[in-house]
Amino acid sequence: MVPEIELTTEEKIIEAAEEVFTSKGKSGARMRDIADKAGINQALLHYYFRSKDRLFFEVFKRIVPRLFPGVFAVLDEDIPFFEKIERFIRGYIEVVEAHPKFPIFIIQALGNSPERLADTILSTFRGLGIDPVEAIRRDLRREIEAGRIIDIDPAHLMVNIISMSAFPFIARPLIERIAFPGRSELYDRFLKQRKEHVPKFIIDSIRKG
Amino acid sequence: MVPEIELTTEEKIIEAAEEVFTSKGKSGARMRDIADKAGINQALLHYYFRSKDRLFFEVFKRIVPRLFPGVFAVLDEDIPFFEKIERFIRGYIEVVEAHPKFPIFIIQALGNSPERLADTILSTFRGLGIDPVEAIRRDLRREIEAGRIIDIDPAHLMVNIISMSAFPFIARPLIERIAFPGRSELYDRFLKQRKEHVPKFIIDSIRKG
DNA sequence: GTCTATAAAGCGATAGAC
DNA sequence: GTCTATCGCTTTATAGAC
Repeated sequence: MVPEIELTTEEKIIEAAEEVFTSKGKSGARMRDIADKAGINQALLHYYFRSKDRLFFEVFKRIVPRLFPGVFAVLDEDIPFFEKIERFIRGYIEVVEAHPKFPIFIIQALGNSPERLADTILSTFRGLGIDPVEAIRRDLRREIEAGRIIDIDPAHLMVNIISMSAFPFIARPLIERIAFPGRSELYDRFLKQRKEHVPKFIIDSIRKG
Repeated sequence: MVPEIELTTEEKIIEAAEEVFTSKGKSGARMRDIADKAGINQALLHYYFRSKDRLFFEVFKRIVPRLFPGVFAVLDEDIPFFEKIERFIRGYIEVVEAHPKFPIFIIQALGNSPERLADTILSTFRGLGIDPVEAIRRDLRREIEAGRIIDIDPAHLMVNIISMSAFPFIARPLIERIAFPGRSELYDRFLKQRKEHVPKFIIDSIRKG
């Protein structure tokens, strides 16, 4: 299944580091675990990345572009508004589905740490010329003026969309045990349903008439 | 402002521990920091709570009842459905507003650790005879049959509500910097607005006609 | 580049005096 | 109950051989 491409040592390290950092968090991660998972010794970690801090930052920089900018591109496409909403949400849920540990990793990283990490994210958005709230604001104004949707603050709408898409993955360990105790497969199905449910729920709320 | 009640040493410790654990996480927290914050020495921590693990568990047990059961009680009250939705959401947002670090603390704690913590939460709900999804299911069936709201899965509705209420607090370090960079007071206002916005958004979506 | 060995610091936990 | 002092282990990081 996994392609038999020979990874360089550096790649092996950073992939192992991503696994350990995203599942244990920065302070919970152990350099020793990363070395073991990469199949090398601990000294080599420092040879390539100098310190835990730097290695963490490299992992962070690799994760940001996989979680964010791709999906937001659809917001700039020239397609009907409801279809845009639908495709954005579906795309966003699929990204989080593929990388369920990324959102909480990012949030946790930003929670503790200096402005450096936040700047990395901001540059990523800027570098691609994407401003999510602004992108949706233009569409919204047009749709509202055309009388097709009700008046709504773009920031709230955007946060509603992201919340309903990401939170069920973030809070899985909590929600699953309350709503489907011991039935992990039911929660998987529930998450898949949200690709249909969330767009419908959003559009039902903002559509006029 | 803070009442001048003399706290026992045990209380001072557990309050300090709550602060440190909720802001740094379990593995990021240092017993030394907790002792310093409590104004005592490190040995006394172990005298009262024996180990970091036990101290963490005590903090966890103290947090659960402040985050969960109170708000859910309104679901069992006998009031009009839309009013119930409104009061539940407002109550929930106010709880998270008062304790913005609790949700991510709980999620992170449940993510790593054994079933013991999850059981604590489940017992809390059971102990109060509260089943959130079931509570809302009854109302929902009645309202759907009466033709007042559209057909909707109670689990999805409940998750939508919790998501939109809690996520903006959890993801604050991320959203604030993207949407209101350097304008913390704007984000505070944004969060307050959600007490009005979220109930309206929900009801607009599920109301029939 | 990769290894073994080890230094240096940090950490949770305990001993023992008061 | 509270303190100082310290143990013993873990963890990050470096030295030096190959």
